[in-house]
Amino acid sequence: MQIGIVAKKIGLSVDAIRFYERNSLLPRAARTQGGFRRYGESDVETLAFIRRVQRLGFKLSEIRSLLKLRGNRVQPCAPVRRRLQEKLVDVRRRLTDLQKLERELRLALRSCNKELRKRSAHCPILRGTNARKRESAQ
Amino acid sequence: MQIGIVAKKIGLSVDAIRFYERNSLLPRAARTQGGFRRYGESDVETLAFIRRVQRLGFKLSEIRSLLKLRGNRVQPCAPVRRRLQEKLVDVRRRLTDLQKLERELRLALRSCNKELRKRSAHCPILRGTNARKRESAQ
DNA sequence: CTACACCCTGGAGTGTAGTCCAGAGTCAAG
DNA sequence: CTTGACTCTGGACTACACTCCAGGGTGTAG
Repeated sequence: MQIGIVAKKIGLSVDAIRFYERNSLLPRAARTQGGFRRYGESDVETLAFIRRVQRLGFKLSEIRSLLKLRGNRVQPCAPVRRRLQEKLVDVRRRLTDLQKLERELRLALRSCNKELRKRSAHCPILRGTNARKRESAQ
Repeated sequence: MQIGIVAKKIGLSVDAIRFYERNSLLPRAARTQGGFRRYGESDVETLAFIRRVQRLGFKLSEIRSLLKLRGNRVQPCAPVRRRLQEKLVDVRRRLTDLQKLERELRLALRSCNKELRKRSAHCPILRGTNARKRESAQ
């Protein structure tokens, strides 16, 4: 298979596949006499693996390390499990951060709405050092 | 006040403040004869505003546009409210995305744990096109 | 043989929000 | 006047995962 076929099959761009080769996520593909890359099924599987773990939130640098595990004869779960757990911790931290942000936005919006009902020309977000501080100061 | 004092007061780096000036978030500060920036209270307030809305998840480019509103004589809430609402929608979308990711990670971890209990040398994440497909195929 | 689609390499560019640096100048205290 | 802390400018650099490009070569159908 040549690169365009593989790209279509997997849903990546040709450039992305070449990028993965340059960055050691894929082994250097065999070439035709003219220098065209030739791919086999195992390359397609590797690319599918990359996509799969990328959807789990792993960065390419992390995927590189997962690919090393994948290359071993024995493939124990334990190291993968550790990485998954670290990633889960990370994702949960980001979730709580986002939840805090969501709350802050809701509060800000509420103070804006309050001001709108008053038909005021002062936006509590634009003025004041802090929306809540400002409310209690009035 | 010179830049270092303001930086300490607000909790930004000197470089960040200069960066804001270069990128039109702050008006160009007045200079001493020797070329040192001089700041007043209104600059401190502007910087505090920047920090505040940045904590609400606004990018600098968005903050630039908020700063324009802030510069007007009348400061109606409506346009701010619109931006807050858009931001809230965006944050909620990111929240559901992250929640999906969290779920995927939990599932992956579960399939890993299953394999660990079997003391298997095959990690379902490393092999197979999809963890669940693989489970049902066995 | 020609046309056309495809491929090659190496390098630059994208967005974000700054940080870090060299080399030079300034300010205030003592 | 010296010292030491501070500041100035302009530009390069960071992470991330690619994308886009020029300028050229290859593969194959007709």
